[in-house]
This record gives sequence, structure tokens and C-alpha cells, in this order.
Amino acid sequence: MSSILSRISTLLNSTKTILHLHQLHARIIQNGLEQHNLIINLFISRCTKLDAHPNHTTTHYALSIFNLVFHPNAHLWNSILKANISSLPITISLFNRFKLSKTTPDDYTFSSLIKCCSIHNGVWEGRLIHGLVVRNGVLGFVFVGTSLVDFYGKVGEVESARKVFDEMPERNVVSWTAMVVGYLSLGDLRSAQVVFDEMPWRDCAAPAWNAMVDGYVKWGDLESARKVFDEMPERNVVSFTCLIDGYAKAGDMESARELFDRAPARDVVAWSALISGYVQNGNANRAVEMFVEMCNENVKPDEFAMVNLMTACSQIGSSDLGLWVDSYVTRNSIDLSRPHIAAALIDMNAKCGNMDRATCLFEEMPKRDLVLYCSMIQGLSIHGCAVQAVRLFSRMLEEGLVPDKVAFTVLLTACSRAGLVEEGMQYLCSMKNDYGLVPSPDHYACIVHLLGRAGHLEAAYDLIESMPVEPHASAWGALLGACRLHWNIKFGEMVAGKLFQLEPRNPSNYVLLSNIYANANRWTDVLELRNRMREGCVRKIPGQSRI
DNA sequence: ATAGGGTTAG
Repeated sequence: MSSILSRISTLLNSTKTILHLHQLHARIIQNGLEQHNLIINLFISRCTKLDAHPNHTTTHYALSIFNLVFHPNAHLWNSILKANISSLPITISLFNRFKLSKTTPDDYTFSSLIKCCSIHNGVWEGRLIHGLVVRNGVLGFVFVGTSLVDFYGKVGEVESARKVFDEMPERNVVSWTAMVVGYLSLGDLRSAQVVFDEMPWRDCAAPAWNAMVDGYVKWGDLESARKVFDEMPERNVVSFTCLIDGYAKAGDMESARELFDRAPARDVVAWSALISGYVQNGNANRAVEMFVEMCNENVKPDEFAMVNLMTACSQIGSSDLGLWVDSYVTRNSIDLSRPHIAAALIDMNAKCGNMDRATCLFEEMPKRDLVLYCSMIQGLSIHGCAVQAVRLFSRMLEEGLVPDKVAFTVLLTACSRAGLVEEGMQYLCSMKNDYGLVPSPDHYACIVHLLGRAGHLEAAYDLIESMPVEPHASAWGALLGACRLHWNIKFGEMVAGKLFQLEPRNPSNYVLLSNIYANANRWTDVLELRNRMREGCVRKIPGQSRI
């Protein structure tokens, strides 16, 4: 008997696939061990380890086998709770069954339960379990106390976290770190720093140091982040990544790059911090180069890195590069069913001019959400298929999706590109009346552009004057562009006058008006404008014209 | 005799 037991447990340890699990399950039944707590426990633990990634088939499998055990012991109950930590309701109902059984929950039980509440933001459940922890006399266990500190920190009740922390009879590095992280997540940097400074064994608490660096970065205090970083006794990849990310977000790519070169190791996350920095700071070409370099150093890109690459390509807009990235994504079995990845891929194909591919991807999605629709509508509108874009918006409404501000910006831009005056005005009304959205200056600028291009300069002017929001320079700018389009001197002068007040240093406004004058052969006026431009140190930067 | 736990970058 004991030999079969040790054979099965050895086999379990080397189990890699679901097929192996099924074979072992058969063997367990053959030997009449379905009621054997230890074997079933090992089996369930193995299921949990194989279920690190989505589709919870092995978790369901584990649960079905657990349900056949008549008298599970506390170990087995704890294992099945841990296996189902990704679902709060299942965990709670299992725990209720556990309480009704003859066995009693222990410290292991409660730390799993609290962790589950903390993952799922179960504030109410967590408080309830805190009460049970006290009643069951397990509050003194370090793991239980630490889980509670972590839980209260995550749900934003840092005072409760502090209370548990202060009352803990025994604390270790992890407890202290959880307390620091709790303060940091609420932005209470001072309290975090105080706890961090009092922390014993601080030199061997890398996670706490990294959390401090990350916290200062997240709350915008790059200097303090740097200070903590420089004081660290030992820095690992994470430490470097936190700070690289901070510099990248602040637009200081030189410092980011310098740190990156100094990092002891470079994993995908470190590379991504730098690459996304280049993307966000408008240096898409550099981002693509870095991506290639990363691949050459045998660092395998994950989904996050791929989204960065696709965003960079969208900015560059090269059709060839877009096709290459598309085939790269497909070859490397990146999960296209995840909406944000599919959205990035569709957006990239659309911006790179590969509309057929974009349409194909869009139609083949099992489900289309708002973001996906917006990418597609924008793609069509960029490529002069604005009528189709507007039609797609209607289809989106038919599917029951509710448009937001971004959706309307995309839609109104499409209308203005296609010269759909009536539709545009209707959608602006619908936005206010049907969806309760307040049009932003950008939305108004779209409509002004639309009216202006169609030659309704007066209507556009009236719209700007009647805007409930502060008229943004972009609305006036759109109108001035329209005045140039129709060579209208009267409106042009009036609008330009407003713009010279709003943004006296923007050269395109001067250039537009001077074009209008030139067209009417009013060369004295052109000359006078040139002088005004020079006096105000306004210089036209080549390629920055607004039209 | 035997099994299981809390913190950590994008």
C-alpha cells in the first residue's frame, strides 16, 4: 500500500499536462484511493500549479474530485480553498461548507480567505472574516496578521491596516513591507517613509525599497525616488525598472536610457519601460529599433511589449512595417482574443493603410467592444471612407453599445472629413440629449471644422460664440482654416484677431491670414503681418502648418 | 511520518 502511495506522489510531482492528470486520476481510482486525503490533496495542489493561466479547467477538475471525498480533513479543505482563490463567491461558499463540517478552520484557512478578499476587493467579506479571525483566536499568527494588513491597505482602509499592524504580537519583513505598501497606495508618502525608516532588517528587504521607489515615482516625486534608489544597499532589475519608468513618464529619456544601460539585468519589463517611454515621447522609430535589439538579445516579447510595438508602428504609419509586425504577432501566437491587443492590432493596420486586414480582423472578433469600434471607425475615417465610418457607428448602436466622449470625437471627426453637415449637427445634439454627455472644446472644434469647410462660416462663427465652454484656440483655428479654404477676408480678419489674442506666438495663424491677403493681392497687409510676426519672435517652423 | 500560506516592476 505504501509503495503505491509513494509511486503516485512521485508521479504527481512530475505531472506536466492535463492528460497526465487524467491518467493519474484513473490510477487513483484503480487503487481505491479516492477517499485518501493526502493523495487527493497532492492531486489538487498539482491541479492548482498547472492552472497558472486562464481557462480554469483544472480548477473545475480539482473541485469535482474534491466533492467526492466524504470526510476531507483541514489540509484538504485548505487546499481546495487555495485552488479557488480566483473566485470570491466560490471561496465563500466552500468556506461555509467547511464550517458545517466536523473539522475546524486554522491559520492557513484564514490567510487564504483574506488573500481572496484582497484580490477581489471584497471589503465587506474581508471585515466579516476579520471578525472570525478574532473569534477563532488565530490573529496572533504572523501570516494571518500580515494578510489582514495587506487586505486593509489594498482596499484603502489604511487606518485599519495600521491598527492590525500595531496589535500584531510578532512581525517580520513581509508585515512591515505590507504596511509601507498600504500607505504608498493611498499616496501617504510621509507615513510610508516613517514606517520604512523604522523597519528592522531593512537592508535585506529589497521589495520594500522597490516599493518606496515605485511609490515616489507614482506620486510624481522623482527626486525622492532617486534618493531612495541611490541609498539602496542592493539594487535589482525591479529597482531599475521603477526608476526608468519614472524618467520615461517625465519625458527625460536621457536619464532613462542611462539607467537602462547600467541595469544589472534586462528583462521584458525593463525593456518595455524604456520602449514605452520612447513611444510616449514621440520617438517611435527609436522604440522600434529598441524592440528589435531586445529580440536580438533573446528576450522574448510578451503581450505588453507587443502592444508597445504596435503603438509605435501606428505612429510611424509605414505599411511595410505594419505588415511585418502583423505577421510577427500572428507567428508568435499572441492572444488576439484579448480586446486591448486586438484593438492595438486593428488600429495599427488602419493607421498603416492596411484597411483590408483591419476590417478582416475586426469582423473576425468574437465580440466587439467600444474601443474596437472606435479604432475601426477612426481607421475608416482616416482613409477617406468617412461614410462607411458613420455607418459603422450606427451598427455599434444597434449592437447595444453606449458611446462615450471619445467615440463622439472619432465620429464627429469622420463627419467633418466627409462633409456630412446635417449628420454632424444631429450627432452633436444626440450626444447632449440622448447620452447626457457635455461636448468638450474638441467636439465643438470638429463641428466648426465641419461647418466651415462646407462654407457655412457664419453658422460656425455663431456656434463658437454660443459655446457653453470656454472657446478653445482649436475651434477658432479650425474656423480660420475654413476662411482660408474659402478665401473669406471679412471672417478671416475677425477670427485671426481672436486667435492673435489667444495664442500670439502661434505662427500658423499669421501664415493663414497672410495667405488670404496674398490671394486678394493685398500685399501691404501681407507685409505688415510679416513684420508683426517678426516683432513677436514668431517664426514659422517648416511642416507645422495646421492645414 | 506524510501536504499547504503573506510583500515585489510595465
